[in-house]
Amino acid sequence: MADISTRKVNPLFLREEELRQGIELLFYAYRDFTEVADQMLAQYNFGRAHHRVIYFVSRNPGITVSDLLSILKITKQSLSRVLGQLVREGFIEQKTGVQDRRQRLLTLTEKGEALERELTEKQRALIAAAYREAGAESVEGFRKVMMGMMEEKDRKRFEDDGPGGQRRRAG
Amino acid sequence: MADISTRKVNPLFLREEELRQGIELLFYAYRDFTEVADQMLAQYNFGRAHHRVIYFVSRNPGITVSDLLSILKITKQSLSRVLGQLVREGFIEQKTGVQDRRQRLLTLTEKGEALERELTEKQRALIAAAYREAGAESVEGFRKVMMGMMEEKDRKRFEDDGPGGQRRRAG
DNA sequence: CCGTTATGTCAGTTTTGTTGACACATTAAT
DNA sequence: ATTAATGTGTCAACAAAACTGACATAACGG
Repeated sequence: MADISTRKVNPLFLREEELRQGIELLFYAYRDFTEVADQMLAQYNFGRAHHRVIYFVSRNPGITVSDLLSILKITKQSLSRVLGQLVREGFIEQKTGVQDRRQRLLTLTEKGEALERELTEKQRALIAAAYREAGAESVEGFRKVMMGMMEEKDRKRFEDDGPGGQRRRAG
Repeated sequence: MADISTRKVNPLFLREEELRQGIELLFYAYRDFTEVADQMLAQYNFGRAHHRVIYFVSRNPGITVSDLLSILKITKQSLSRVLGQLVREGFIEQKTGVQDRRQRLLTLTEKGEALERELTEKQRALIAAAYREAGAESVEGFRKVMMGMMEEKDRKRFEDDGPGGQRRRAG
C-alpha cells in the first residue's frame, strides 16, 4: 500500500499525526517553559519544586497545606521538605487558621514575594511573547485546549468571571 | 483604590492576570497529561523517563543518541541508565550507522512498538478529547501558542508540510 | 598522524518523588 | 462527653531521575 492511497482509505492517518504533534507541542513547550527559571533558582539553591510552591502560594494567599497538596498532586512528605526550607529561610509564613485552628495558612513574606517576581518574570515574558506572536484568537484556542486536558475539577479555576475569579477558591 | 478604577488606569492588570492564567493552564494540563500513562508504566516497572525515550525513538526511527539527547535536554549519563534498560530488556535496538560508524542508531523492536502504543494510547485519547471539545480553530490557536513557547530551533519540527514533515529530520 | 566527535562508563551527589508508621491538636459526630 | 475523623508534621527508608567530573574507545576528517 502506497502512502497516498493509505491516506485516502484511512482518514485516521492525519488525525493520528495531528494527535502526535499535540503530544510533542506540549512536551517541547513545557520543557522550555520550565527551563527559563532554572538559572535564577540555582542562585538561591532552589529547584523547580520550590518554584511551584512559591508560585501557588503567591497565587493563592492563605492556602491550606492540603489544598496546596491537591494542586501539586504530590505527597505531604515531599511537600514538607521543600516547604520547610522555604519557611525556615523566611520566604513563606504559616498562620494558624481562624475558623479551623488545625489549618496552617500559607502566605509569602515580602522576601518571598520578591523572589516570586524574580522567578516568574522570565516565564511570564515567554508566555507574553508567545501570546503576542499568536494573537488573541489563538490564545483563546490555547485556553480551551488546555482546559480540556486538565482534570475537570480544576477547570473552574479558569472560569471567565473577572480577574478576581481565580482567587475566590484556594484549592 | 477600588478594583474597577485600578483596572481603568492600569491596563497591565488584566494582562498580568492573563499571563498567570497561562502559566497555570500549562501546569495543570501537563500535570494531568503526564499522569495518564503512569499506571501502565508502573506495570512494566518503568517511569516517565522511559516513556519519553520510547516515544521519541518511535517518532524518529533511526535517531542518533546525540539527537535524542538534544530533544530531551538531559545528560548522556541520565539517558544512558534509562536507554540501557530499554535495550537490555529488548524494547529498543541499536544499529551502527552506515555513513558514520560511530553513531548508534536507535529503533524500537516489535515489542517496543507494542509498548509504545499501549503507553501513548491514553495520552492520545486525552488530547483527542480536548481537541474535539475545543474545535479545529482552537487547535490551531493552541498550536501557535505552543510553538511560540518552544526554542526556535524546534519549531521547524511542526512546519505544516504534510505528515512526513516531522520525520525528515531526527533532531 | 592528530584533533575532534559520538558514544559509553565509573563514581559520587542532588533533587524530587515514594511508602509506611506514628504523633498531636482540633473538629465533628454520635 | 467520648469517640471518630481531619489537618498537619515528622521519622525512616527507599526509588526515580536528574546532575557533575573524569576517563576510555572508536571512528571521522583534515
